[in-house]
Amino acid sequence: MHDPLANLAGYLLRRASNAALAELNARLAPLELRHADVALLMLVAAAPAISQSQAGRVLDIQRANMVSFVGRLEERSLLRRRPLDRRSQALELTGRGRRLLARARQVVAAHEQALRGRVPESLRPAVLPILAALWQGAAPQRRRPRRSAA
Amino acid sequence: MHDPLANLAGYLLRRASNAALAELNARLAPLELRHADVALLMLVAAAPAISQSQAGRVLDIQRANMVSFVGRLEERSLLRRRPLDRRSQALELTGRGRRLLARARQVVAAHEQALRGRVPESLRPAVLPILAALWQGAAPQRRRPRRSAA
DNA sequence: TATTGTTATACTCTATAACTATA
DNA sequence: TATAGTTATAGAGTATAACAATA
Repeated sequence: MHDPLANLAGYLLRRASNAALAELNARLAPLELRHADVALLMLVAAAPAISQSQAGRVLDIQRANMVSFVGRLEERSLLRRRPLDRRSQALELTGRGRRLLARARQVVAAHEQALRGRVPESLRPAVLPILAALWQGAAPQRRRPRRSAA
Repeated sequence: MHDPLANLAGYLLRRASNAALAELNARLAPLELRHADVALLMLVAAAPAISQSQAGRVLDIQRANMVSFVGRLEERSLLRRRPLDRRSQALELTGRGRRLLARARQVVAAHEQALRGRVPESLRPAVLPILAALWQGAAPQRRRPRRSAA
């Protein structure tokens, strides 16, 4: 059936995002990575010795949730925690992490290529500016309100 | 810090979508609705007597997950299940559901307005076509691959 | 006093398998 | 034989509170 919500930007944004995420995860599956893993590896590569909390702030991941997230990648020897002072942990890629990231970057590039290919050529220059504007224009969000049984 | 992933369409898509969703949920909180609730109510309003499974297919929600989802809205007397045959359930809005949906539509309209307002005017006509292209061009997705402990 | 990393915990969302009844 | 609705269950993602150690 025709989707009656297809004229809502918010709805399309969610559907497009979900589809793209699912596709990227499928592409990354052979590397046993998920999109969030690659985001963190790319961030650490771009900002060596960034602290765990800082990385969480950039990627919008709670401090508490960074622990097991980073821990899993550390167990796989993809990144390392190094004490920055006696409180903060600096994150850095291992050799193995760098090599896997190099492969992941190719997957991401192919995925980006596929995304761009879906957009009519005349509209392509508008893709990044529009998405950036939609994101950056957003009000900093309070946390998710609980569902209450009404 | 400057986000080194900000030139990736997939990343921007996810961040923009998350920000928009969080904002919409915050706007809907006074009505004790979440974005998915409104999507279902709007769908049922546009396609009266759509079956529970059909609605799930349109919204990309598993049959199994529709049960408690619809159940919760039914408990709140926002929609009703009516037997279509002895197997399928037709969904229809109650009067209360229609009234609440009318209010929700205003919230959604304000939210859509806010989204559009974030985009430079010259790019606005490209917003819906780009998002629709990114979504509709996506390959139908197999389900999410499991994370394996590597 | 504020921040970092951490543990514990809980809720939402989503996925799969299996079952019954029905088309 | 395929589909609708359902139950049960599990996993991923994400939220909060609280704590100790440190800046």
